[in-house]
Amino acid sequence: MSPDSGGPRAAPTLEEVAAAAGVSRSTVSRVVNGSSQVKADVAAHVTATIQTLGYIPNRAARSLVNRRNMAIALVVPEDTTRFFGDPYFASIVKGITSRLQQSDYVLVLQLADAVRPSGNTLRFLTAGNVDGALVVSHHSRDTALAKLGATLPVVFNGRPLAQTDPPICFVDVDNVAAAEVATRHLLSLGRRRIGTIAGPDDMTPGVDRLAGWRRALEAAGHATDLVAVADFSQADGATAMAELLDRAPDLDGLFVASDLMALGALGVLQGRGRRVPEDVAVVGFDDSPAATSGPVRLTTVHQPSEETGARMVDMLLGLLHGEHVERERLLPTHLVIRDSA
Amino acid sequence: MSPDSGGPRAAPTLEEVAAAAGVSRSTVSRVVNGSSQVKADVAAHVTATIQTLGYIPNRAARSLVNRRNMAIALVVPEDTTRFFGDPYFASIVKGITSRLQQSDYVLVLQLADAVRPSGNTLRFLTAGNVDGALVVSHHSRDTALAKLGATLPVVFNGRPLAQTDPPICFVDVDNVAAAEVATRHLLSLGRRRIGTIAGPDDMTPGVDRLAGWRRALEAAGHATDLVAVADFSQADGATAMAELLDRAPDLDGLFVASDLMALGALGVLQGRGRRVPEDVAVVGFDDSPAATSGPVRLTTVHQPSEETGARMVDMLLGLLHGEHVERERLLPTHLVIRDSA
DNA sequence: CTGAAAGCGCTTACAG
DNA sequence: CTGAAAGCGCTTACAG
Repeated sequence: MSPDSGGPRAAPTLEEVAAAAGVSRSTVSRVVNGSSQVKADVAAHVTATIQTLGYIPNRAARSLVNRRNMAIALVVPEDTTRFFGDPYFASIVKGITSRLQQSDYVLVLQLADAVRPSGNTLRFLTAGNVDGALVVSHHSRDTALAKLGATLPVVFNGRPLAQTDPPICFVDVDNVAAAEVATRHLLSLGRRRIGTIAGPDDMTPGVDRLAGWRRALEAAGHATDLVAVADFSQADGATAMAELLDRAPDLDGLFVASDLMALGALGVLQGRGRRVPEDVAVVGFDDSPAATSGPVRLTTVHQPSEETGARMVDMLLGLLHGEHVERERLLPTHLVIRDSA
Repeated sequence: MSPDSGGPRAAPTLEEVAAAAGVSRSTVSRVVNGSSQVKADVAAHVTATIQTLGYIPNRAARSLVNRRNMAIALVVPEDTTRFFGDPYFASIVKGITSRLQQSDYVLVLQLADAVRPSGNTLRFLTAGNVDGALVVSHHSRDTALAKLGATLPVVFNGRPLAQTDPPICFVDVDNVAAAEVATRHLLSLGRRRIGTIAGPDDMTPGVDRLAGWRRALEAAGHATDLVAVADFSQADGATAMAELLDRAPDLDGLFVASDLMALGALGVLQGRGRRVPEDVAVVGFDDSPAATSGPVRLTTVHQPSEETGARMVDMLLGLLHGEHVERERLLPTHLVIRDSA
């Protein structure tokens, strides 16, 4: 023991491990980083010393020399309450965090609490505080985030509307096709007056699912006038439902762009004495917990939300490690038949 | 221009700013850190140079010498879906992030996705990756987090059940008193058969709000047998409501420990043909968006959720800066009368 | 396979 | 008020 060992026990450094193990800093560093060029018995001894001393590498020192922060940002350009309110996002975040836990990267939360990120957020992202960013719930009304890819490796949840250079990386599902399948299911049930509650027109899930609904109806020679747009929230879904019912009391089928909005719609249908699925057949989207938490278990398009989050991380990590990665990744969906259609 | 200025424009360093401004690194550093010992005109010139060069201090280098990570963890020992599902948490997080945005600290998300944090999470927290931690939605079944305070500055959202040394820091409301007020309101309405849907018994909001309800009823000489425990989720609130109604068809008043659970209860009451407030008067807790998103606008106990998050940050920052801080901070609540009672 | 040395970008006593 | 110098804890060519 050194004579001055009286102060509070500070975290041991590489230096101290080296001294204790009787080797150089370089060797300890190599062992810590799993270099293969250390003799087996030396490596074992160093590892043991690391164990007994409880050595943990200093993040900052590592970052400084490696020029990597080992941190990635989760950027949420969305109203915080709405973001939290949709179980779809819970799944995405869960997928992200659990995949990230297996890496040495840390997730830094950047809630913009608005569609357009603040200068603060933008500055943070471009100031080199993080090595990359994950963007969830992006609106095309914002252009700053779409351009971020030029500065920083970025992966989006869902295809962005903007075309940029370099092209934006994203993980998504084929929303058009999935919505088409959902709508065709309604048609196959014999429904003839089919409406939709679409998502906002500045988000691709809104735009694309609407397009899929339209395509299915047009192919079947049906009218495509029964569209109500909502903001993906339950409350707005209810409002849209009321509007649709006012416009078309004979509505007998409905495709809703998210389970949460469908939940709102279900409440209104119930309130107006429409039976689901007898009077109005309803198909949702997401297959989130919201699908089974309402009065009627929703038939819905399942999308692998948690996996979407995980694949976003994979893509970003690939980008960070300079690997060749596909810039677009589409995950499969399928229709889940339950009670509402 | 130096002759080798051809590569990709790297972020300028302190050194480069110093060279450009014709001063030493020390001086630039002092200006960056707002030292008062720099002559005004020199400071102005350096500031200008910093501007034109777009200099941003390197986080890692700073952390290394200052021995501070400038990062704090948000630890959520809770099922992710449930955490996201309750708008109360959305407010807390919003309060935390917006307060933090005014500081130089970064928020690192640690979703445990379970009541007990994984070894991974615990290791992360104690490995010196963050300077402090904020714990939200803590369950007393977990003891690891409660002991964390010995290693790291930690602030809890809500009084923890465990007694520890050093004592745990937390921001909370007086749940007992608030629940008592809510229940007395029900009594003042003439209700005589008053039940409660309590939160889980391993969380203080669960325990304390139940205690407040009981205290009010006992003071009035009423029975306190109508208790159903739920887990703060809407679905479980519905289940609890059904149970209560089965046990006491004559129930005419209800205090629910959260708005979200009250929403679930409202659905069941409606389903069983009970009018609210005519047949059953209901008082919730939180005054979150959930209070006004259901079929009946809830009378509820307002608690300043967003401010709670902000005060948690204040307390932690105080701890980090070695200031003297009160280890317990209680925020005021008040009853909001709407339509349900 | 191993070590001495330089360097990552900052801050801060210490002199002056 | 300002600068030269040491040092924070690592990694990595470079020799050997």
